[in-house]
Amino acid sequence: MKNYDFKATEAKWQKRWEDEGVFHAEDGSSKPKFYGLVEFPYPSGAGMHVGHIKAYSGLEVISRKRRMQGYNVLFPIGFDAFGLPTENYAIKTGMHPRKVTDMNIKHFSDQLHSVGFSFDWTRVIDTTDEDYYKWTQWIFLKMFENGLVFRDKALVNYCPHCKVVLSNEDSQGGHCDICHSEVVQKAKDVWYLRITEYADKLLEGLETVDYLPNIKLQQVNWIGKSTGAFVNFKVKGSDDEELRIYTTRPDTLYGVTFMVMAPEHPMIDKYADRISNMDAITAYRKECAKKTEFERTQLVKEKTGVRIEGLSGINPVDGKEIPIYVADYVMMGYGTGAIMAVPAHDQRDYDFAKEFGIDIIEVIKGGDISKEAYTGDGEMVNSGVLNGINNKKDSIAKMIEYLEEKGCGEAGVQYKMKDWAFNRQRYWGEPIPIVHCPTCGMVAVPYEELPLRLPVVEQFEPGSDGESPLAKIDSFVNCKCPKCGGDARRETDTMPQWAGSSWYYLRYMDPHNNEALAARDKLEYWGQVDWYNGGMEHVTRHMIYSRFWHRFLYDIGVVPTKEPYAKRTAQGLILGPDGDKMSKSKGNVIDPMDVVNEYGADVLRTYVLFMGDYEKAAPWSESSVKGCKRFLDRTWGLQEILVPGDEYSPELEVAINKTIKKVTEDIEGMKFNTAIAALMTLINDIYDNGKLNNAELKAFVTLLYPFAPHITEEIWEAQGFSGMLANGNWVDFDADKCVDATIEIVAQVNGKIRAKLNIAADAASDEVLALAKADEKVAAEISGKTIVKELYVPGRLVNIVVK
RNA sequence: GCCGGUGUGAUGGAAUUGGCAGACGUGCCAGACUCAAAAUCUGGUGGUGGCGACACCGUACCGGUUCGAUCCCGGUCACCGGCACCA
Repeated sequence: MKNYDFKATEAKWQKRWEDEGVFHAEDGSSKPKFYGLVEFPYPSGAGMHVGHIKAYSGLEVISRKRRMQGYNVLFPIGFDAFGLPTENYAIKTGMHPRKVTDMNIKHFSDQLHSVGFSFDWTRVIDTTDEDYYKWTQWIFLKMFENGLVFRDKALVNYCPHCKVVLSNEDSQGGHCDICHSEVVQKAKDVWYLRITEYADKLLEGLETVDYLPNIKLQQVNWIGKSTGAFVNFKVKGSDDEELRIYTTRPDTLYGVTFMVMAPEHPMIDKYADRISNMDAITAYRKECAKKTEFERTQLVKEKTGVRIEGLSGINPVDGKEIPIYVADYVMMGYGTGAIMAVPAHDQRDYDFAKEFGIDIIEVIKGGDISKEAYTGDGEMVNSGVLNGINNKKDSIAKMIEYLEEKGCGEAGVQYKMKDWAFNRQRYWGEPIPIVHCPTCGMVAVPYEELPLRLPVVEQFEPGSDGESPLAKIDSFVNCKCPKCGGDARRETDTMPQWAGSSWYYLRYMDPHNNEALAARDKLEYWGQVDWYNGGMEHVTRHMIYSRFWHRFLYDIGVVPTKEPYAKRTAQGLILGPDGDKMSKSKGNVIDPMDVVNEYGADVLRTYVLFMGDYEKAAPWSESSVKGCKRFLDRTWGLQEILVPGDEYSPELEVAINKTIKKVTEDIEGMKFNTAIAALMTLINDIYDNGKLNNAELKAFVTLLYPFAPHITEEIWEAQGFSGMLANGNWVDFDADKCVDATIEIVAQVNGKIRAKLNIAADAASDEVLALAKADEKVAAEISGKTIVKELYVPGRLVNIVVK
C-alpha cells in the first residue's frame, strides 16, 4: 500500500468539494435547516492565528455531521474588514486601504481553504464592499428616522494615540481596545445610538435564548440594571430649584446627612456667582479633570471633596437642612450625577463622613456604625413613617409610595450600560450618511443615494485637531441639503468597526440582494442562527450590539425574529507552549500554516479539538500534535488489515455501536476531545482484533470524517466505496448492541472494594448478591458480622454493609 | 471590593441524577526490529510498604451528610476571567 501523501490528497479533495459545490446551502429546501455561524475574521496582514482554527473547527465538525444527517446546512464565512489596523498599515506603507484589504482577504481565503473548512464560498461577504455597507448605512438611517440616533456634547472616552473617540465597550478597563493606551475623558460632539432604550428588551430576550450561563450573566452584568428611586431635594440658595438624585435605597432617606455632586455637575456652574468658595471648587474640579480614569479608580480609599458654601439641600421627608459637597467619587455618567449620602449604611459615604466630620445617623438596626457602614437588612429606626418595618423590600416600597404621594420623587431604574458612542474620526469605515445643513440641521442622506461611498483619498492620517481625514476632501464635504437644496456639509466621521458585524449574519441568507438587506422569504426560511460560536471577548460588545440592531430591525418589521442567535457557545483560548497567552513579544506564537505544511490540515483540525475541553484554555503541545498524526497514520493503515464483510463482526459489533453512540452525542455537546478519544479507543480495539471488514471500516471512517475529512475521503475512494463521504450518510447505532453481554462489577463491603465479579448484564439483584457473598474475599470480610444492609446498583456494584 | 469559574498523576485531560478515580493522548521506563539512530511495534507507568498474592493512602485544605463523595452541604486557601467609588 502506498504511503499517504497528505499534501497532494488534501489539495485534491479541497478542489473536488469546491468543484462539485457540496457545501452550498439551498434556500427554501424542504430538508430541516441548520444555520451554524462562526465569527467572521478581521483579515489582518499577519494571516490566521491558531485561535481562528479552534473557533471554526467546532461548528465545522458539527456542520459536516449535520449534512450527513440530512440537514440543509448554512455554514458561511466572510470578512469584517473595516478598521484601524488596516488603516494604520496604509498610513505606514502608503498603500490604499482598499488594496491592503483585498490582499489580506485573498490571503485569508487561501489559508481557510487549505484547512479544508466546509464553508459555502458562494456566500462570502466583505463589510467594506459598497454593496454591503450600503445596507449598514441603510440600517443607520432607519435608526435615525426612529429617533435612536442623537448627537450630544459630552465627556467621552478618547484615545490620544489613535486620536479617536471610543465607546464604553471599546475602552473596557480604561484602555483603548486597539492600541491599549490609556483612555482619557474628553468633551466632544458625539453621535450616539440609543442602546439604553433597548436595555430591558435585551434583558428580556436573554430569557428566550440558549447561551452558556456565563455568557448570559456577563451580559446581564454589563447591562447592569438596578432599581430604586429618584428623589428631588429642594436647594436652599438656588432659584427654588431642586437637586435630583438617584438611589437604590430610598428607605434610608432619614439617614441622609449630606449630598454630593459630581465635579462636572451643571448646577455648580449655574450658581457659580452665589457660591462663596467658588475658587476652591474650581481648583478642585481642575485637579479631578487631570486625574485619569485609572487614578480615579486606584485611589478608592481616599475620599476627597469640597463643601459648596452657599447651597444646601432640604431633606424632603423631614425638612432638615444638609450640606452639599462636590467630590469625585460621584460620577456624572451614572444616575443623575448627584447623590444623597447615608454614611451609616454606605461604606463610601461613611469614609467621606469620617474624613469631613459629618454626622452619621443609624436608620437600620443590626450593625455597628461606630466601626463601619451597615449594608444589611434590619429593623428601621429614626425613620418616621418607616419605623418598625424590618425588611428592605417593604421599607423601600413604603418610602416610594410616600415620596410619590408627596410629589418629591418616584420609582426609577438605572443601567450601567451607556449609549453607544458611534462615530470615529477615521477613514477606513462606513461614512455616516448625514448632512449638516445651516437651516435644516441634521438631515438624513436619502435612501436612493446609498451607498454613500468613501471617496478615494491620498492621505489617511487623522487631523491633529481630531478631525477625520474625510474633512479635508472638499468634494466630499460640500454638498446640497437634501431637504432645502441649500449649501450644506457632510458628516465626515465614519462608523466604528462594530457596525458591519452587527447584522452580517442576515446578509449570508441572501448575500447578493440589491433591493433589500435580505429578501423576506429568505429571512423567514433561515430564521434564527441555530448555533453561534465565538470568543468570550465579544460577549459584552459585538453580541450586545448585534442583538440591539436585530431587535430594532424586528421592531420596524424587517426581520421575523426578536433574537438573532438561538444558541451561543464560546471556545477557550489556545495558549503558547509555555502556558502563557500567545503574543509576538513573548515569541510563543504558533502559526497554523506551519502545522498544515508539516503534518497536514487533518492533523491540525484533529489536534485543536483533541487538546482539551473545547470551552477551556489549553496550552499548545507539539508532541501531542504528533500523537494526532500517529492516530491518523494508524487510520490509513487500517486498509492493510481489511477483510471482506458487509456486516459488523461479532468481535467488534459492540465496540462499534458504543463508539457511534458516543461520537454522535459528544459532537453535539462540543465534547470533541472525548469523541476523538473514543475513536482512538476503537482503533486500538480493532488492531487488537487483528482485522476489520468493509462495514467496520466504513463506520470508522464516517465517524472520523468531520474531524479529518481529507484522509477519510481518500480511504473511502481507495476502497472503492460508492460516492463521496461529503455527500454520504451518518452512521446509526443499535441501542441493544451498545452493551456487553457480560459485565464486570465491583463488590464492596462497607464501601470498600473487595472483589470484582463477572456477571450477565441482566442478572437479578438476588443472584448478584449471592455471587458476591460466595466470593472468598467478601466472605472473609463479612464472616462473623451482622449484615445491616445489602444493595445492588445494576451494572455498577454491590455493597454489603456489616457491623 | 463585587460577580462568575477553576483546582484530579510527570503532563493535556477523562469520569456527575452520588457508584471501579486517572479513559484517551503526551512524556518516561523496559523490550523487539536496526550496525546505529529515527520511525514503527509490544509491555509497564498515582504514591507508600512488601520478593509476593496483597495492604494502606490518594481528586487544593478542614469539616459534614451518606452504605458509598472528585461529584452534594458548610468553611478555608490558591489561581483565572469579568466588572469596579454604579449611589
